[in-house]
Amino acid sequence: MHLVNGKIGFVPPYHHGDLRRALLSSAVDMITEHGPAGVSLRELARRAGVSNAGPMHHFKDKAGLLTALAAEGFTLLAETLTATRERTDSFVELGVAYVRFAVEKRAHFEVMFRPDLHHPDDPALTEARELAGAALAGGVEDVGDRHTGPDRRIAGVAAWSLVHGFATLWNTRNLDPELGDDPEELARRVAAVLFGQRG
Amino acid sequence: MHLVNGKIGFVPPYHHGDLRRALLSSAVDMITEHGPAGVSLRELARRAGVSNAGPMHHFKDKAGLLTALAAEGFTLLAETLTATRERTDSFVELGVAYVRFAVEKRAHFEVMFRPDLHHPDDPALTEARELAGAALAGGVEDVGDRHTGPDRRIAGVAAWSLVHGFATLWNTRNLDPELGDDPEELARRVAAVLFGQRG
DNA sequence: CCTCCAAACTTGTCAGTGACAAGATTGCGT
DNA sequence: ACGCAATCTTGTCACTGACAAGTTTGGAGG
Repeated sequence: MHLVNGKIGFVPPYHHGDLRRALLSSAVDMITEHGPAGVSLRELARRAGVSNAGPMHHFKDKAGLLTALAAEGFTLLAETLTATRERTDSFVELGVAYVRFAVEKRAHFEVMFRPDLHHPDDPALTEARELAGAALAGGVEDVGDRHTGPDRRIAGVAAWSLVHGFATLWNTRNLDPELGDDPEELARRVAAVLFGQRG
Repeated sequence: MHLVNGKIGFVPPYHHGDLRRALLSSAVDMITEHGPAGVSLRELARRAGVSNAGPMHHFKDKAGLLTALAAEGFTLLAETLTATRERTDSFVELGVAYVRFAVEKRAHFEVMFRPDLHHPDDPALTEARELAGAALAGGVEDVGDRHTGPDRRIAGVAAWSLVHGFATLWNTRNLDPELGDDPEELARRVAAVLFGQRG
């Protein structure tokens, strides 16, 4: 039996060490388990071994938490996309990379495109989003050269819509199970429909 | 001053008349205002002028409510799509109809593709979903005739992904505002990228 | 016309939640 | 050694979804 601060028993240190990271990481777990709505600040605090309102100092809101997660997600996506572009200049592969990200980092992905869950004008989020947008748009330009002027932008929207729609439908299990269980391989074939033999 | 049932004052009728419809309709309003998470059974009851647990008799759950709404949505979508196919055999127009539905019936659309909000094996929902799926797949076949065998299915997935992704990105305001404010016209141009001059 | 039953609603209650205010504790710079 | 700012705690509020048990109603069958 210990005497600590005049009280009996174990008294945890007042400071957690790296609460912020711990919270973000636990939030990812909770989202993959129960979706973004299933994130509870209290449960989060519980998992981190911290009191109810502990998290609120790092993210003043629940929306603050999810905003931070979305920003992290856009940063990761940007890294993935630029890495892919350095490896190959095939748009299909860029699309596959987008889908792979959506599937592997599903928790992040689910939060990234839901502005209703964000603090919309958070600077970190905006910056990260623009970074990712640039990485994607740049890759599409490489392949859009059969289109001119405004058509190039439209082609970009089409490409984005295609991979985003596919990723969404896959993640929400809305695609026919007969199509197989390998999202990457399927994504490759689907993306090829848009860009054909051009790559 | 009235004497009703031995009590003084106004006593509302015990039976609402058409609570179920009123609830579904109010739910649509609440979703368009605050998203699916912003639906509260109590607020719903309040708007219908009914007690807290009133709704629970019609939809035993919150999930039950949203399931019914999703089923209604799939039915509406199926009607829209088949009506479009009778009007024209252009796939682009079918895609535009899909997008128009997603934008006009946004509340329904947001709920339809989120199985985490449903009672997954509800028969009414399953049936309605299959109906809509058939209407969409049938339309894609009309245009997929340059592909053979399994490729036709892949083309269908690509088409669905494209319009679904576009609708999602549009609704979540993730598309560049410079692209204009007319989703239908934009959707037409985007869909044309996939199916070119073929229609 | 009566009776009774199932459907439609109410009342009361419970645990869990997000948000906030005010206080306690810590470490760091000076 | 001091004090300040960042970090975490405690206590509280209004709100929510879910359920159990009771009340009312319309209508079907006698």
